[in-house]
Amino acid sequence: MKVSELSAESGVSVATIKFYLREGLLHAGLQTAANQADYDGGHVRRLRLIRALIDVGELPIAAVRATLTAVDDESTSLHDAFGAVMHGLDTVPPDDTAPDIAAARREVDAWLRRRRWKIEPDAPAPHALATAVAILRQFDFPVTLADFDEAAASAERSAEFEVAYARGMADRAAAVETMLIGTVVFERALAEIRRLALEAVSARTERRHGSGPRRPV
Amino acid sequence: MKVSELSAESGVSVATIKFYLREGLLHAGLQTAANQADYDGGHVRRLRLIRALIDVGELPIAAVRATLTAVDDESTSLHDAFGAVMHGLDTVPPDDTAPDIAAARREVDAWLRRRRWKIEPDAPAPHALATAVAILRQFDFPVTLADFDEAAASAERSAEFEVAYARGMADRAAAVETMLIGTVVFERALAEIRRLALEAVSARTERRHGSGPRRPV
DNA sequence: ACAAATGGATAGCGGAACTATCCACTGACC
DNA sequence: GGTCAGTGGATAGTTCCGCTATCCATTTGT
Repeated sequence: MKVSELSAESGVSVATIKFYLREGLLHAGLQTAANQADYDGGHVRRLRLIRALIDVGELPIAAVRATLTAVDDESTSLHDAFGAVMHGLDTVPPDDTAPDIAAARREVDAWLRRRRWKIEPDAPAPHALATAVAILRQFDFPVTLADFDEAAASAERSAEFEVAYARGMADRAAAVETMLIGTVVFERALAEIRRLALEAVSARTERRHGSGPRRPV
Repeated sequence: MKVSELSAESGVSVATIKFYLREGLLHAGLQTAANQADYDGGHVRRLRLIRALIDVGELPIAAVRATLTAVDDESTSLHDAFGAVMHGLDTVPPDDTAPDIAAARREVDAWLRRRRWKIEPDAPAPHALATAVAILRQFDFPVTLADFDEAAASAERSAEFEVAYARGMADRAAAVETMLIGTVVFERALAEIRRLALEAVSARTERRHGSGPRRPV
């Protein structure tokens, strides 16, 4: 398979494929001559993975590279490869540690201990969660970490399913890839479902409260 | 309050405040002289809202403007104002309607009808969900819309709570603002919890499967 | 024999979100 | 009342990102 065919197969332009090759996201094809190389199904699949991470996961190129490097390194554990996507998904803020975020962060850490969730200390997710809580409070939402207990239990159940599914794969590469896609794409799907639910409920109650342009409730 | 004070209060630089004023995200202060204006708590609050939409919701400036315009327009219903954020959250893809996405889209629409969720026909969420499903299938996940039933039911319950909470606010402006923050920030918080759950479960099973760098399962 | 395509290198582009500079002016302190 | 940092307003510049476009020497298929 040559570039033009790879491009047709994957829907990614030749120029962009070249760019990904340069950036080290896609491994070079098998060289058959000074200016000829041969690509295979692995390249198609890899391109699909790259596009999924970029389009659905909205990872920046650098994070995609870091993730794929971990994926390709056989000595990286499934768990660590997976950690790489996590870091890519959450853009780590520079240092904005406002006092109320710090307070929320301590609550988050206590909550994680209570749940017996062992999280890498410099993972971005706890900080992001603390930030979200702090912002909700700024806007007068009376929110506690306990309010997330149900969501956490449900997330844990589905995480167990997903991880078991990935670990059941034939080989490590497939397991890591499955984990990546599962993380990124399921997250997106669930977010969309939440949005749909909000829109549906909002529409329903709008009708109940009277149709047409509304005045204050 | 003058710019420098507003800047200190909100943590947004003067240059950026000027930029937001120019872009129409922030309404001008009360003019007291040719080159003097007075800002108040409303401006601080608005800046916080803008930053939340940009930082947490990752909305582009244009979407923030569209949203805030709907918020400020008294004749826009709560539901419609809320629809504006939805459109901003999902970056609408140009036209990439691959055949497998179209098929998934039909399933999504049927699923929505089954749930009796009335969704605006050109809302981006159903398309995004269909895309996610199509991608999962490309990677051999045997996924059905029915697999999302539980998540949907749970999303609906929390949406009902959120909408009721917002509709209970004293005035329309507060209700819309609450809805916005709730949508964007809760979504983020739930996503982070999902990531934490995955990391915790992954770490736990990693240990069970043996520590240190892993070979194929 | 020769047009089309390839790999490799380098330069350019367009959008987004700020940031910096300049200016004429003013309000607040000395 | 002088002065000077700060202000609003306008305009231009910067940085980053994710591609695109162009060039070129080689090679391939016909």
